[in-house]
Amino acid sequence: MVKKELTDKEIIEYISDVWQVLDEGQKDFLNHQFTIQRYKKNETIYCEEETPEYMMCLLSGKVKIYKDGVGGRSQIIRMIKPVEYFGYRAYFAQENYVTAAAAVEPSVICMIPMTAITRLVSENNRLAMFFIRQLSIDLGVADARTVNLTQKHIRGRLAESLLFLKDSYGLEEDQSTLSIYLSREDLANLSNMTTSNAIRTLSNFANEKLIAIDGRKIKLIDEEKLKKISKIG
Amino acid sequence: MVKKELTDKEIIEYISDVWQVLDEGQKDFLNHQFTIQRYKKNETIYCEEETPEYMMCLLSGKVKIYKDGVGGRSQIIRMIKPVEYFGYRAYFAQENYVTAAAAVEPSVICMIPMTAITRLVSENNRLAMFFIRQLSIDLGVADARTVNLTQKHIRGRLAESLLFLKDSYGLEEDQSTLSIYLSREDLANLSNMTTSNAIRTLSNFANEKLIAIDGRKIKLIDEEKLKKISKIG
DNA sequence: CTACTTTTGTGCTGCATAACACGGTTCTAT
DNA sequence: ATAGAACCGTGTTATGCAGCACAAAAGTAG
Repeated sequence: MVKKELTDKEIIEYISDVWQVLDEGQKDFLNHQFTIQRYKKNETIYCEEETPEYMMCLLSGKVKIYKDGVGGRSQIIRMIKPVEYFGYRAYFAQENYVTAAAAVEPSVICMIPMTAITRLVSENNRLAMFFIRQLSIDLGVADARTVNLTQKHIRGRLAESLLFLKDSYGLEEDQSTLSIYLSREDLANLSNMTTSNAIRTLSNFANEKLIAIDGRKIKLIDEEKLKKISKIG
Repeated sequence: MVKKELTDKEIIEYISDVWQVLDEGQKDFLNHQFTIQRYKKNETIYCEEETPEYMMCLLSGKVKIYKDGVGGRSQIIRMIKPVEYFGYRAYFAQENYVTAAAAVEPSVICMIPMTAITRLVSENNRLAMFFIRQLSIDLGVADARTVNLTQKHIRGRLAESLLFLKDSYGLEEDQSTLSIYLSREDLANLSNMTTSNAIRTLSNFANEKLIAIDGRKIKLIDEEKLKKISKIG
């Protein structure tokens, strides 16, 4: 996915773009702090129980945040797209990670030490507000997700996941194919179901002409109906 | 529960106690902003879709934050105990409430306009850090909860709820009775199950001498075993 | 090219849990 | 005091979904 190498200059621009809230001195400080990491497809970025040290900014690629539950079953908590920040929650909460992160596509990630972040937060209120806002949004999403995953039926959960993926990663040029190719297993882990049921329900949706599937490519055909299925559960 | 009326002075002390991070001018400012509301048992505090205006601080009583899902089923997202703050997430995220709140016991709540809060946050970094930390903790709890509620079996979920209630509200003088008396329905909504299954599982636990039940009074007898049940799912 | 692993797909079985029904009990209100 | 509502408890039935097992296909490595 990432064909060209990112130069330091480009990375700084990427980050600076989001960090508009910083003054020149703070930007300069930050530019001497970060490092760049590349991750292969399916490579783990951090694990549960690890002590958090860095805030991460996904520059390119796609990342899943997940949690291993009982009996080896894994639940995808959220998906990260460029340019989003992640990995900072646990540090702020003064805990170890309760989730794990892995690249679902080759990814380039900018790592910024949390010590640098907390220093900046303590001297820049707009940056503090950025985190307050981001955490508030994420918490709202998590609350909604809890109810969706527990109360909706299997069709509703899968429909919701498909719509979520569309909202997160968008569509390809044809305006209907999801711009992310997940394995059936990941799709299942995202939707709280077994792989077999993800496969089955997916082909049911295809038979009903709600979607079209070609390997991992998923085309959304009748989005309205998907929304309805997602809503009624 | 609240026998004596709280004087303004006492309330200020309550709040000031938590708001140690404020300087004198800020405390003074805050002391002219808040109002006090009393809620009867089962009274609604705010509803889903409402626009948030106040941050609330529970001074006494107990509050549940919940969300109505499909088919009238309700899911309790979290419980609030004195002295905890709630109701601010949606305002920070610039959304309407996605949850509702109700008193499960007669409660006294201090209401502080969010406009006052944001002003204080913008001029006091320690207060900003308070919110960052609090939101980070809540998000971690929400993530863990999602997996627990979706993957654990009914016994594991109920055991977990009982332990959660103990951690949140503590025990009575006998060191074993939960200091909160919930209806079977609330217990079910907390644990993501139907009321009948909450009743059934509860009496199973009683037969197995893990707990003792007397109406809404629940005595924890074998906490270790409850922990084990909660852990293995 | 060939062997091996991972992913996808399908059918069958069983179980956990929801749904419903109904009777008893305890609160609440007037 | 009495009626009505809310809550509690239990049995029965129904069903959605997990849990295999197994086969085909696709991707990967040597």
